[in-house]
Formats: sequence, C-alpha cells, structure tokens
Amino acid sequence: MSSKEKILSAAIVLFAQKGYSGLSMRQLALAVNLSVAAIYHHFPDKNTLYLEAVRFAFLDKAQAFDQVWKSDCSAEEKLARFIRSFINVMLEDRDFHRLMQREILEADPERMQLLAQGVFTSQFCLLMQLATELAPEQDAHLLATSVIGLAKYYIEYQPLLKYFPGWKPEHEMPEVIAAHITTLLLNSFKAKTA
Amino acid sequence: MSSKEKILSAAIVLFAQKGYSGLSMRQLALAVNLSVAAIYHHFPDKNTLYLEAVRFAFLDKAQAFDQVWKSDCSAEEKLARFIRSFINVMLEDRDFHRLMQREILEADPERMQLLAQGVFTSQFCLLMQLATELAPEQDAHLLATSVIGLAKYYIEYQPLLKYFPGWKPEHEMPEVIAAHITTLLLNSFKAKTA
DNA sequence: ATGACCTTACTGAACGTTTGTTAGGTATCT
DNA sequence: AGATACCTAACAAACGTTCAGTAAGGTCAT
Repeated sequence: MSSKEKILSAAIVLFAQKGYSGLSMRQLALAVNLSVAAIYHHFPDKNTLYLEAVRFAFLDKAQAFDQVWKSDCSAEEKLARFIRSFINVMLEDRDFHRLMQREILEADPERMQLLAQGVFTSQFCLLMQLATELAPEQDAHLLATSVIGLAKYYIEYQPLLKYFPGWKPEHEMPEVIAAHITTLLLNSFKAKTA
Repeated sequence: MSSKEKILSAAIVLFAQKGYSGLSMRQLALAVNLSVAAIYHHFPDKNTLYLEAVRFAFLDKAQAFDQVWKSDCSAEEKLARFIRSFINVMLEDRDFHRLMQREILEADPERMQLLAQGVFTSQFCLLMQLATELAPEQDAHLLATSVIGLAKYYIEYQPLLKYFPGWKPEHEMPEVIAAHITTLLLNSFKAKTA
C-alpha cells in the first residue's frame, strides 16, 4: 500500500471518529508515521484531503449490492436480500457509516448533490423500481426512502436504543433487525393490495 | 433573558452548526456580544458549557408530545397524531435536531445513557405501549424503533433526498410524510392481524 | 561506467494565527 | 465591604501551512 493510500485510509477512520476540525494534521501524521510536511506533499491542504478521503471511502461501497440486483428471484425475496445486505455492510464498516453520518450533517448543498449523484443514485433507482413492483399504487420515492430509513435508524441509534426499556441483545443482530423490517414492509404491501 | 441563558441559546445553535471543536469560545463570545472572560465567569470550561447547552436544549422537548398521549381517541389516531407531532417538532427546531444528531454521533456511552434515560425514555415507553395495543403479537421495542426511525430518516436525509430522481416538492411537506408513514405502519398491522 | 541532472518522497524547523484558559482590574448593586 | 457581572490583556499550546534541504532512484550524454 502506497503512502498516499495509507494516509487516506487513516484519514477515513480518524475523520469519522473526530470530525473535520477535531482531527489535526499532526495527529494524522503521527497515525501514519510520517511528518506533517509529507502529507502536504501528497495533498495540497486539509480540505482537499478530507474530500478525497470521503470519495475514497464511498468508492467501492456501491458494488456491494450488485449481486442482490442480479439474482433472479421474486421481488419479495429481492427486498429481503437488499435489506440484509444493507444492514450487513453498514454494521461491518462502521467507519464508513460514521463518515456518511458526518457528511449528511455537515456537507454543503454542493457536496450533498455530488454525494447523491455520484454514489447512491443508482442504488436508489433500483430500490424504487423494486418498490413499484411490490406496491404499484404507492409513491416509489417515499417507499424507497422508508426502506432505507428503517434500516439506517437501527444502525445509527443502536448505541442509544440499548438504554431503553424492553431492549434485548437480539435487537442488535442483523438477521433479527432485517427480518423485522422486511415483514413490516411486506405486510404493509399485502394489506394495500388486498 | 439573562446573560447565561443568552449564552446557552447561542451555544445550542452554534454547536449544532459547527460541532464541538468547530466552535471557538471567541466566536461564541462575539455572537452574544460579550467578552470571552464573561463566558468563563458563567461556565468553568468549554466542555461543561457544551454539556449544559445540550441539557438545556433537551429540557422542554419532551413536553411537546404530552397532549398527544392525553387525548382520548383510538390507538390508530394516536399513532397518526404522534407521528405528525414528531415530524413537526423536528422540522420546526432544526438546531435541536442537528444537536441531537451530533450527540448520537459523538457522545460516549455514559452521555448516551444520560440522554436516553433523562429525556426520551418516557416517550419511548408510551410509544411501546401504543405499539402493543396495535400489534400485540409483535416485539414492541422493535416496532417503536421503526416508528421513530421512519420519521427521523425523512428529516435527517431531506437535504440528500431532493437530489434523487423521482423527488417532488411535496415530499418535504410534514403532512405528506406523516400520512405516508402512518398508512405504511397501519397497513402492516392490519395485515398481521388478518 | 560515470558524473550531471531531474524527479519523487520525504524531514526538521519555522511561520503567523487561533485555540482554551487565566490573571488582574473595574464598574454596579446589595 | 462584599458579591456579582463584566472588561482588557496576556499566557502557553496547538493549529494549518510553508520553506529549505536531503536521500534515493531513474535518465541521459559522454
């Protein structure tokens, strides 16, 4: 792994943990065993480094779901698989997930647009297509948002949820969460068409 | 309004916008037209000020939903009203919402526990009770989480969602979002009991 | 093969600015 | 006289960034 890649990987983790202004160039340099000036040799300034780190992190995430869309099974099964994959990816790579949370919180409209169009649009479209198949008479955009919203909330608020009464350890298991969300959605679709 | 309250209100807005390390004591002092030392007269250090600002922001939010729970109507209607209130409160006070996002992202387990038990537990319990009424055979904790998750995602990701294809201006209207979420959930409950 | 030369990847030390925090002093009110 | 609410000015430390220099490796004419 080249020095530049090493810097970017470390930056992803540390920016996700501490935020943009919470991480100093000296801390990052220490983490990758380089001098501060060495980082400035690879990146013109802190802001560019941050942007490149975000881009680097988001680059290969979209491919994780491709096998879900390629598989030829029923729409119901596809939805179930997508939810499972989504939760798995997000739980596996928490640094990526935190960085994404940070971007949603702090990015300006321009960066937001870049994020949407560059990374997530294709996934969102496929999900909307699936939604139309499952519940043709409903708004696909709203439905797709609901699917992701349900899944994301369980991951994002996991550290808070465990302090609420009624919490059980199984509520942190990907399969349990995915199963609950899937049946919730599929039940809703069934009721609508009935 | 006393100087201390003025400092806290400004701190809520500015911490929500820039984050803990993104806001300097000088910037805050400038915003409230006081010297830096004046802030230190009211608060021992930056960290304590931040904690008190968070506490101050969360203090009166819980009361906003009380009228929902007190009203005597059907469980279905209560769910609809809670979702409406929740979305309205979060959309109205975006600073509060951003601060909450920040806390979920950055707080240590101890602060997380404080946040859960001190502010949200009572609301969550009432929601779980309602969930049990509507769908007795399902896990109340998972259901209550789903309700909040659906509502929160629409607010949190509003700046991103508008860049996805299929977006319409009405997707940002509280009534539309609330109606969609409510029917989604109620349909699901109906299917289960049928 | 060799010395001259360029590029690449880095280092240590310093630049000026901003940071959180404090010391010491001054009005105002009880 | 003492407490309260504030000020200016300063502190050391940390900040992003830059500059001058070095060691290594490849390229080229001689």
